[in-house]
Amino acid sequence: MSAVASVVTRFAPSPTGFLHIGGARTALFSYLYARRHGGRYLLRIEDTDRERSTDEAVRAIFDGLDWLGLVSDVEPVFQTQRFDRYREVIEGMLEAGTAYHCYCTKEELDQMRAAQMARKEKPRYDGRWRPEPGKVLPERPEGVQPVVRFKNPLSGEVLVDDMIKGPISFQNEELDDLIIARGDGTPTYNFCVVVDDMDMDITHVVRGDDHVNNTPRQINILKALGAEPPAYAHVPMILGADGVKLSKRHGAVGVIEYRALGFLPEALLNYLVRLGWSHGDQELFSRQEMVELFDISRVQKAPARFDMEKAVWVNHQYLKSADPVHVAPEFDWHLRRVGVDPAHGPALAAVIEAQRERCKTLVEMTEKSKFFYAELEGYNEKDAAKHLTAEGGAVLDALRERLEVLPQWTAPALHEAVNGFAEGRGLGLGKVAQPIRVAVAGMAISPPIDQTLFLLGRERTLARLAAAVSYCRGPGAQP
RNA sequence: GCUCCUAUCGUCUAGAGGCCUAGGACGGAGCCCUCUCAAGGCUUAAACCCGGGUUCGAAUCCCGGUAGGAGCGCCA
Repeated sequence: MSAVASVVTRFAPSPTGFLHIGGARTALFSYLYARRHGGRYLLRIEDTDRERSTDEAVRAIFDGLDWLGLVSDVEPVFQTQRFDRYREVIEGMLEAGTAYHCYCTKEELDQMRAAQMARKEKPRYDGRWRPEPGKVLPERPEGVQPVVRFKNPLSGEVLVDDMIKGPISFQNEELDDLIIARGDGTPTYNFCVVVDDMDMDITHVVRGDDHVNNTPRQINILKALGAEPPAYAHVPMILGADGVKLSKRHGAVGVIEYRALGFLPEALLNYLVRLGWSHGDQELFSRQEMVELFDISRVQKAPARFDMEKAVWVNHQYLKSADPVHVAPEFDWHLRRVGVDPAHGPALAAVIEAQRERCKTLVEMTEKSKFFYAELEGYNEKDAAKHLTAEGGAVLDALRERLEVLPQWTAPALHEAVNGFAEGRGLGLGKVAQPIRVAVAGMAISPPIDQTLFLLGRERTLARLAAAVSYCRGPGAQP
C-alpha cells in the first residue's frame, strides 16, 4: 500500500433531533471531500448524553441521510458502545499525569464562574485541584465523586490551520482544564470526540464552525495522547432568510421536511453545495461533478442565508431535466400522501413529463395532477364562473359529441379534433380549450389540451365533459 | 465581559493589485412568444460596511473603527 495516508472524514451528529439542514450541508461537504480524494466517509452517532438522545432521533437522522444518499461507507459508530474504551484512555491519562481528579462541587464551580463574570473575566476553572510539583492540594471533601480534568498546557499557543478559515491561533492561557469524565465516570463530549477521531483514523474533520473554539482543546488532548491531530475544516452555519440562526419559526429546518415540501434530494443537495461554495458561474452540478469539482478551501468563511426561492428554482431545474422514471417513485409518494392512488390512470412518468415545466415542486405537481387519478372534488370557483357558462356548456356539448366518435384516442388526433372544432366554429382556441380544462381538470391550468385529454383517457374525458355540460345548464350556470 | 471568527447587488456568489464602466444566478421590473399555467427569449434596476495607510494603481494587501456571528457547562 501507499505510504500516503488516505483521507477519512466523518459526520458526527448527536441524536437529539432530526437532521438539520445545516447538518446536512456539513455531511455533504464531508462526503464530497472524502470522495474527491478517494477516501472514506464515516458516520458517528454522538449519543453520550443519554438524557437527550433518543432512538427516534437516531432513526430520523438515518432517514434524512438515506434520502439524501449520504450514507456511511461502513457501519456507523455509536459512542455509547465505546464507554469501555473511553474509560481505558482516561485511566491511562490519570496514570500518565495528563489528567487529574477534581473534587469541586457544581455549586463551587457556579460560584467561581459568577465571581469571574462579576470581575468581567472569561469564566474558567481556576485549577485549584491541578497537581503541580511542590503544590499542596486541598483536603479531599467527604462524599464528593470527583470529576476528571485534562491537564491543559499553561503556556504557548495552539495553531489551527483551518482548511476553510485559514490559520487561527489560540493562547493556552485562555484554555482551562476541561472535564473529560463526570462524577459518575461517564466521559464528556470533547473527550469522546478526540478518542473517536483518533481510533477511527480520521484525517480530516469537517464540522460546523460552532466548534472552532473546541478545536485547540481537542488538539491538546490529542497531543497528550501522542496522536497526530487531523486537519480541520470549519464550515459556517446556515442562517434563515432574516439573517438569524435557523430555527423552527423559519419553517422547514429538518431535511426530511424538504421531501414533504416537494424537493428532489439531488436538488436539495445541489442547492446546499452552492450555499457557501461556488465553481465559477456554474449553478447546477450532478453528483459526479460535485465530487470532481468540490474544493473545500473555496468554501465561504461567512455564514449564508437560506433562500427558499432559489432552492425552489434549483428543484425546478432538476424536475425539468431528470429522468421521469427516476422521479416517478417520489411523485408516487406525494400522491399517496394526499390520498390519491396513482394505480388507475396514466403512467406517472408520462404525467411528470407533461407537467414538469409548470411545476417547481412535487407538491405543486401533485396538486395539478390529482385530476388524472382521482375524481374531481368540484370546480375552481373563479374558473368555473368564467368558463363553465351557458356558452361554454354549448361548446363542450358539441365537442363531446365529436370526441365520442373519434376513432383514435391519441394526442395528434385530439389536437386535430379540438383545433378543427374551434376553427369550424370560428372560435379562438382559447375559447374552446379553457372550458375543456375546467371541465376535465377542475381548473384553468393543465398541460396543453391535447396532451391533457390524451393522458386522462377517453372514458374519463367524455364523462367529465358530460358532467360539465349539465353543470353549465344547472343553477350554477351564468346567463 | 473575555476569546475566536466574519464582512461584494435584497439573497447565493465571481473577483488572487491594473483584465472592474465590478461578472453570473435567484428574486424584482419591462417587452416578446402563447390554448391556460408555465417554460423560453430579450432588456433593465440593484453591491465592493466606514476611515486611514501601502502602492504609479486597492473590491483585492496592512491597521483601526463599526456591525454581525460563535464559544466561554459534570450539553453536544
